[in-house]
Amino acid sequence: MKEPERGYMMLKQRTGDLKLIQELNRSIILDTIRKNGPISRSEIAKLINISPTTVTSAVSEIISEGLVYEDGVGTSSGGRKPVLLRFNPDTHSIIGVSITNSYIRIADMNLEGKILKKVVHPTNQLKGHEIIELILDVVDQFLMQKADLDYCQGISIISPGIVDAENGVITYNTKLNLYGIPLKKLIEEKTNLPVFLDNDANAFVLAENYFGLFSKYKDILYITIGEGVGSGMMVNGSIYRGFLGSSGEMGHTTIVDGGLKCSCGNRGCLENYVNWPAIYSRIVTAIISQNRDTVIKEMVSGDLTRLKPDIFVEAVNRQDDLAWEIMEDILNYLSIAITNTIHFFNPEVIILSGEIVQDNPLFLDAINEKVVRKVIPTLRDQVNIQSTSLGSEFELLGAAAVILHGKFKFQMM
Amino acid sequence: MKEPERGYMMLKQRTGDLKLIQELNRSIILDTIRKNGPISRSEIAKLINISPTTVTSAVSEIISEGLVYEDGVGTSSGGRKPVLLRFNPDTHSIIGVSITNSYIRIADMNLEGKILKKVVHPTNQLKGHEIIELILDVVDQFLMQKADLDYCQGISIISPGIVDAENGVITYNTKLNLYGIPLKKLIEEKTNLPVFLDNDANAFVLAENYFGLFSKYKDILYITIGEGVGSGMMVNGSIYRGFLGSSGEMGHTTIVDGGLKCSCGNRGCLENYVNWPAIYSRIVTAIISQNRDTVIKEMVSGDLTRLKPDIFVEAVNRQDDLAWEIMEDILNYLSIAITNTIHFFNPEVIILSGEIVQDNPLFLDAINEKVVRKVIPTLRDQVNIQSTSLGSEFELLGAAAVILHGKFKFQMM
DNA sequence: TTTCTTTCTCCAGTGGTTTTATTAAGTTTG
DNA sequence: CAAACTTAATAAAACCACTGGAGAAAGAAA
Repeated sequence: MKEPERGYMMLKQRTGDLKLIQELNRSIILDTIRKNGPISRSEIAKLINISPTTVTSAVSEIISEGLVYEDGVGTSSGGRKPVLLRFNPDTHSIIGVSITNSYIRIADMNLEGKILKKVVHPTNQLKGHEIIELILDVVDQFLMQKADLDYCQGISIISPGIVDAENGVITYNTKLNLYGIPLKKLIEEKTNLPVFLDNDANAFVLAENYFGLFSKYKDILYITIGEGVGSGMMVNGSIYRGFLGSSGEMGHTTIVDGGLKCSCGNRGCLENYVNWPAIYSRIVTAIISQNRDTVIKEMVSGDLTRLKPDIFVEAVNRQDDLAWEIMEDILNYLSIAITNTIHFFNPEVIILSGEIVQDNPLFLDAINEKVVRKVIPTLRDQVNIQSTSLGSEFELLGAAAVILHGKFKFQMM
Repeated sequence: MKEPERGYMMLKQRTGDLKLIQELNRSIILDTIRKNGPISRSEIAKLINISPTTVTSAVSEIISEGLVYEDGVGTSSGGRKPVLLRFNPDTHSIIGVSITNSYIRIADMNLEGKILKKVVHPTNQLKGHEIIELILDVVDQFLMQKADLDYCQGISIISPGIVDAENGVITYNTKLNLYGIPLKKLIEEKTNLPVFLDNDANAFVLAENYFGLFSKYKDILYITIGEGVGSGMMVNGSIYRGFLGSSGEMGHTTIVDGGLKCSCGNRGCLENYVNWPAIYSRIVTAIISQNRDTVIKEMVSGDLTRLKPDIFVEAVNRQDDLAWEIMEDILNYLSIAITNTIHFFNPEVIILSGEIVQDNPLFLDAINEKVVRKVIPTLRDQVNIQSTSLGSEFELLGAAAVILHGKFKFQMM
């Protein structure tokens, strides 16, 4: 084999053949059934503008794979009744693993993200190689108890920090002290199942788009506020990962020039002003050093170790002065960061998640209002900040969505 | 025709048929010839991994359209000599129009962006409807003098501000006082040629990718610093426009909380700290009010109306104290904004343009260094800020790239 | 000259989609 | 209630872009 003599400027691109057409059409048809089922063959044909014959042949293949089944007949306005097709989420299963700073969650799910079995394991503050060991153990044990792995589509792991999804490596995670861990490889070797690894916020966007209320949007920004502030973005229907998987570090946006020192080495990062540790320490300082009067004192019965985000949210709802003061500050910082991203990126919708946002409609209203006031006038009507739509199991749904999106959404590349 | 009874959740998606395959392959083959020509049929087949037969048939069609021609034979290492194919940029022409605050540029270009005829018209500070009239006149006159419009692919107009490319409307442009102007429609009615309208920064990214040195990148951020600060982004090989075409307003990123008042109604926008008017007024203040000593005084021979960006750049290069002081500040503000976008978006490359960047390698080195120091540690090696690669006619090349990218780069949607 | 290479093209075959019936299974109407 | 009309699903045939093999074209090497 000879090397080409000239250096060619080509990005590898898939060329077109019959296989490509079929793959594309099959994927569109399956997705149509999943989203709109029960639906008849002829309805699909009309909906996506494809010939009935193609639908018939694609559907019969999908049915033989078990992903779809016929489920009775529908009504007719003067003709043969349509045979209704329905997506069957139970022929295959997915194992989702969510790694956070406090817990490792693992679950067996069907293709609709319904949890069949779940185990939550505390991280016990383990870090570095110890937590990797723990993850391997937890996965191993979980698989031991699962009888049938033949229909398992794979293991999907999501983790905060910078993740190289293509190569399955956790590149950078200060809080868990993980740098360059080839987790995909480690688990694939142990389990012989295909393993997918992705950033948590990226997975959450996919889940909101795949399972949640945001399936009609193609450009979405997802912001999660917890121990850190992470972001994930969907652009044109696909996750945007950035160079080597390192977009979405929104928590390290400089919000205050020369402000608080951050673990990243910089100063004034958003994260340090709005994450839970920041809120916690402000409350503690106010109570202990400044002897401030607040309902929080009673709510934790004097025991500040019982102070958790939901207590703060509750205090806000009870119109507590201290809580409101802190929330106002959070809103100010956050609204600057969000306004900046709107000016720069302007997605169709921004989804906020995190314990201090959850069940806190006051927060959502206030942030919308503040951002509308900050944004340049023409964009005012476009500000659309909403709360997550996935409920409490959003982490595992995120993991599931990574596999499902990859399998069921056709992508050119 | 009956309306469907249920609301369907479907994004319109193109389904696969033979036409799609052919379109895709033809586009890949044409692009291969354009980028790598002169090149033989068999080389193309090997390069993009497609059958020689397909190449032959696609090429003969492209040749009959005039877009490609056979140009002699190449060398062989023991066999029939290959027939070389070359892209023919002169069978069709493009009319590019660039609108800025000071000038309207219009040019007739070939398919490689070579300018065949150019007219530059000052805007004479016209605004609102008057400048629209002027644009219509300028285009009209230019077309009158162009003999043959049959082979003209269309008119591509680029403009700063928020532009709705899909509908061809200038949505928002404070400096020219334009709001909701359906420019595409206005010009199509007058000329009967297809008209394309896009944001300038978006067009520049396309041009850097299509004509310039950045064709190997698929995720690019382009920042232009002039009278304002605009940005354009390419994501996964396509322009990202944001909701209703309003991404890229990077100039209105809040950089100083509670800082200078901005025309957008906000405070502390980046634009007000780094654009030319800001630099200009700082120099003037320093010279007149503070009586500062600087080489700029001599360079403009005491006449401050002659102070232009190139003089400032020259002063920086001559190590003038005042100029350096100002540049340091600009670098600081800009590096914050760039660092933020890297954390959020992290493209493979950031391209800077604008008069104070052009021919100013000191600036480029300094901004790279400052951003490297600000960015979170793992991203340090990935910082890649470069200068525009298109020379002085980048505006018209941008306009050309809009049409060429649309015509020659296959897109699914 | 003969043999080997390499390029390009013709031709039959493959396998998707579409178009055009055809069949199945109804509803509606006089 | 039978004839006429509708609608759904499939079958058969036509279509057409790609592929692979055969072969022609054109030249290099021995």
